[in-house]
Amino acid sequence: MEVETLKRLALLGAMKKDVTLSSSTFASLIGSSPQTALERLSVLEEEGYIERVVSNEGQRVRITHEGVLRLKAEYRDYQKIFGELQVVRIKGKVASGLGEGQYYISREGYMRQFSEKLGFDPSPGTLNLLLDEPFALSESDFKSVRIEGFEDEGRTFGACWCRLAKIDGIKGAIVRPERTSRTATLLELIAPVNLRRSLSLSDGDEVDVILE
Amino acid sequence: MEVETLKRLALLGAMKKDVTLSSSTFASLIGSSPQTALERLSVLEEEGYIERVVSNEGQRVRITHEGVLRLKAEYRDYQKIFGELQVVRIKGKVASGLGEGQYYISREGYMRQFSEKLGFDPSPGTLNLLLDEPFALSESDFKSVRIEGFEDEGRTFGACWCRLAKIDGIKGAIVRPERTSRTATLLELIAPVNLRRSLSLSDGDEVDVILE
DNA sequence: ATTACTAATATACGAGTAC
DNA sequence: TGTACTCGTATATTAGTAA
Repeated sequence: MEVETLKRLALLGAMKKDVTLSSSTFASLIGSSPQTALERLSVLEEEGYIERVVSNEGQRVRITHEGVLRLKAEYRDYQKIFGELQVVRIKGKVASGLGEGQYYISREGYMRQFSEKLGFDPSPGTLNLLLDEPFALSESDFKSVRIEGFEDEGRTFGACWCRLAKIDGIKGAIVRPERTSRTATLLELIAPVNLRRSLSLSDGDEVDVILE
Repeated sequence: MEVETLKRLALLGAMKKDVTLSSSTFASLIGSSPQTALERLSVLEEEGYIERVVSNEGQRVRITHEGVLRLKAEYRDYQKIFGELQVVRIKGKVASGLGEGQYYISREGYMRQFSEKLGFDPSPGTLNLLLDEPFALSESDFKSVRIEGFEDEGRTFGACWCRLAKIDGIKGAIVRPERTSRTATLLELIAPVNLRRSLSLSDGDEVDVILE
């Protein structure tokens, strides 16, 4: 609630200059009684979000630096929600892979590109996550990075798409072969460390993956 | 308060997909007891901001279109506060000028600057607006543009300040002589078209001026 | 483990009053 | 007018319990 009234003050311009208020005018603005309007301001002052000079003719209010920070934090939340700072959160359960991951990931042709395009050298092997609902790693997404396919020892290694992500807080990436159904519910993760060991994971454990 | 919990849900991604929640996990997220967490969700559902499927294993929550609108409104408030969407709206009534406007505006010394600094060639003459309350065109405002004074045919033409504005939807600008009282209630407007004619205005008609 | 409900309690609100 | 109290009431929160 305190953020709400702080926001109202900011909309009145109290972030840039002193604003003169009376209990009743502010009350009608926030839709409350003069008493609560006054109380709200008093609380904001106690929390250090505003400074006021009260007199018998009303009060002059100004938002403090701390108050501005509080509002900015709130603003950032909404930026996250709408676009600019988009965050996507995926939940999944640890699944044991086929052991293939390690073989593929470790190929020199992939490794060099991971290092270049993702900014880290992956620990060998992948962590497999089984998702509740399919996640589409859109290729048009400018945050996704393409890892080129190549040939090695007569075998063909396909291209794949990567996307930096945080796995339970650890910086890593999603890896997905280019030729996969868009609605795959299996997510393969790589990271500079061995995720299964670092996070002490067993099959079936829940893991949070965050893309921003 | 309801906006706060709606925001938390949005941060969990509930705007784009169903999110699985249990009372206790959500409770720890919003820092409350499981009961209140449940209650909050129930309130949000009653208000139509979310849809839920509740079961004995938890609930799947998704933010409705109305909920998204509610969050957007909140987001817009913060955009206003932090500048991106700063909008000032001025209301005034059309007043007949002294006919001087045309003479001044048309001077070559002004016209060239208008064209350069405002990006359009004003139709000769100004539309005068009588404001209910004085509007201060702050000179420190980086969105205001100074038009330099000059001499012509032995007369002195003073500097003035301009600010791009939309007059009832038409792109134009406020013009104000530098040497005016800050609390003037008369607003002079210019535009690439004849405002009075384009908007079919008569003296006393209300006009909206929007600065962003 | 959940959700759902009830009852006790903490908090917020607003009328009244004094200055 | 305004602010600053007190105090009764409404609302919100939480513990306890059952399903």
